[in-house]
Amino acid sequence: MDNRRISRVIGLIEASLGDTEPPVVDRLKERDPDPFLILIATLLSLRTKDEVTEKAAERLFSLAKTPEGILALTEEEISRAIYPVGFYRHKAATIRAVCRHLRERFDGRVPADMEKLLSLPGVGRKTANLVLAQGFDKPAICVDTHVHRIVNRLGYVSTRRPDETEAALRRHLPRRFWKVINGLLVAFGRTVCLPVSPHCSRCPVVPLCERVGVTRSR
DNA sequence: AAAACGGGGGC
DNA sequence: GCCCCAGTTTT
Repeated sequence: MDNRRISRVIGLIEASLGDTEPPVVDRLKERDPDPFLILIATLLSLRTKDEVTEKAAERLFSLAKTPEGILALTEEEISRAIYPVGFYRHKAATIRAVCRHLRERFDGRVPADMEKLLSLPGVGRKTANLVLAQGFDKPAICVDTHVHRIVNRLGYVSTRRPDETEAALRRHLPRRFWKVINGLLVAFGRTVCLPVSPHCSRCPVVPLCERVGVTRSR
């Protein structure tokens, strides 16, 4: 991977997106940049489609917008509010557990610190980095399945481990792109660089891609 | 019936 | 690294 080349790629993708819908968390952030809401919305979005996540987040946030508020709800009430995201027991329990930890260890506030975020139940690197980038405006690199797939497919890394993709990006991606690369590549990955049968014929990055015409994930 | 949906944890 | 998790919509 080469710094100038990756910059060009991101620039081309950014320019080509036009009015493509950004991912949920990026949209919710426009409405309310509260890191806590971004954290909860990210937990909801786990393996769930964006439109569903957005409605679920709105319904849940109409009931409560703070750890204390959410802890006042039962798992049953949370499950009902977030229908139909799926994984109810798991998600409702995780959300309450996160709120409990926030109250007990972090004074009810979301920490702006990777290690502390990772200490929360149900929070891994993807979630932590998204909260740092979108919730705290920090230059964090959030690698989800889209970012991972696309960076691998471009031929810039060759690994099955998202943390290695993240490390490579930290070395080669100019800092100004760090907190936006996730939103850009998710939008790009949903519309053009699909997991299977990507639309290479209308892809702006073809000249810089080493795997034009692939039909599977990488 | 199977795949897809912006992972995480436990071992 | 591998396996498990567990719900709904879409194909």
